[in-house]
Amino acid sequence: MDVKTLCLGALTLGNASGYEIKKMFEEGPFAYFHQAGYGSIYPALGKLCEEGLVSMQEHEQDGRPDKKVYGLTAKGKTALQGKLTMQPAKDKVRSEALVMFFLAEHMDAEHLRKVFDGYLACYRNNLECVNSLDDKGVSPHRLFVRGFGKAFYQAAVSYMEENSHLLFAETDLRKTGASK
Amino acid sequence: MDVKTLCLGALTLGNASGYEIKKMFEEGPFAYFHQAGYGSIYPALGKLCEEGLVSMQEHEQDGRPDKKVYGLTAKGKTALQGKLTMQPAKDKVRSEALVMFFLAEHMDAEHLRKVFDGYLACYRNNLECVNSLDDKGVSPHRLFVRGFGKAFYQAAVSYMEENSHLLFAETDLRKTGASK
DNA sequence: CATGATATATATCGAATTGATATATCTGCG
DNA sequence: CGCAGATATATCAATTCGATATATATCATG
Repeated sequence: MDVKTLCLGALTLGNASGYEIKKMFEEGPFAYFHQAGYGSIYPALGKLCEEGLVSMQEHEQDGRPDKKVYGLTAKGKTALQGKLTMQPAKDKVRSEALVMFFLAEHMDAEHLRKVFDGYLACYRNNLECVNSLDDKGVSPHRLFVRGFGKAFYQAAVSYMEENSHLLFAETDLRKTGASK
Repeated sequence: MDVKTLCLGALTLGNASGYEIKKMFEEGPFAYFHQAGYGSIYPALGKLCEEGLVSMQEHEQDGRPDKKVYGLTAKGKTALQGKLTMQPAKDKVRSEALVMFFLAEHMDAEHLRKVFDGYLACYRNNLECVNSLDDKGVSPHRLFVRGFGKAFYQAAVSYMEENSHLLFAETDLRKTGASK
């Protein structure tokens, strides 16, 4: 699924600028399960515009660059529906922290602890954010997706709280050994 | 974390060819939390070799291309330790299926069902795989990572089993309405 | 026994994406 | 007043992705 398709999907939520679309992937509804940066969003919007799948309207602003607000055209909506008939690719998780934990024996104990604390804090924060959202008026299939994210965050936090000893086992042994 | 670092990490598990490293990301221990393809692994190994961070030994094979087995050098191990002192980037999840569920209102009901069934089957399979692994002799921090994956897969399967009605609510209503 | 699918193994390449940076201004805070 | 952070678009080199090419072995199936 390329960024063009993702942009079409984002625009089903209402007209938006490239900046606003970026925010949907950064903190908004898409943040839990996909991401895209300026370097791919702006060119994608440009191409979609050329192809007539989205319309563009410039809003003058004082000082700041003109805000270019994009909207889905009928042709764009059809194109999106076409894209959604494909088979989705397998989920991809990319976690540098887990790579580090896997290679923990090659890490400094202090840094390992710091990375773990940051990782747990991050997931706790994610969980808090999604828990603070108001579900009223949100359509069921979007609640399904939101709930999936919630379930994942909750599982991650619980697991980390209950199993951190596995990560620090060797270090603790070493420390105990050294201190006696 | 670039593929070069990932390759160094993979080689801490023992000498391996590019093909074998790819498998570690496809089905092996790294599969739960990172991925890399041939197009990045082979050039990465080449560069690492040039830099003296890995050694390479060609093993002749009948018929098949010579197998190039790479191994971590002392310099490479130090380089890896250096890389592991960084701050890990935030986890990135990329799920085309969840994008599709989020946009379910633009999908054909039958296809939505098919995508859901495939998605659930995939996570059930992942869970079965990780559950069938033998934990004996595996170091605690690797068990921590494995357990994290297990917890995630379990949470995903349970959530989907218990909440699929959210995804099909509208469709069912439509169907009921149409059939009466 | 032939046929086709899958596994072993390296390698390349165009297209897409990443991540950082540049530019310019406004807003809010102490 | 200054400074950090938000608003907003845009670009670019470096990296990565995904598909493909090559060549052979192995295994199941009719």
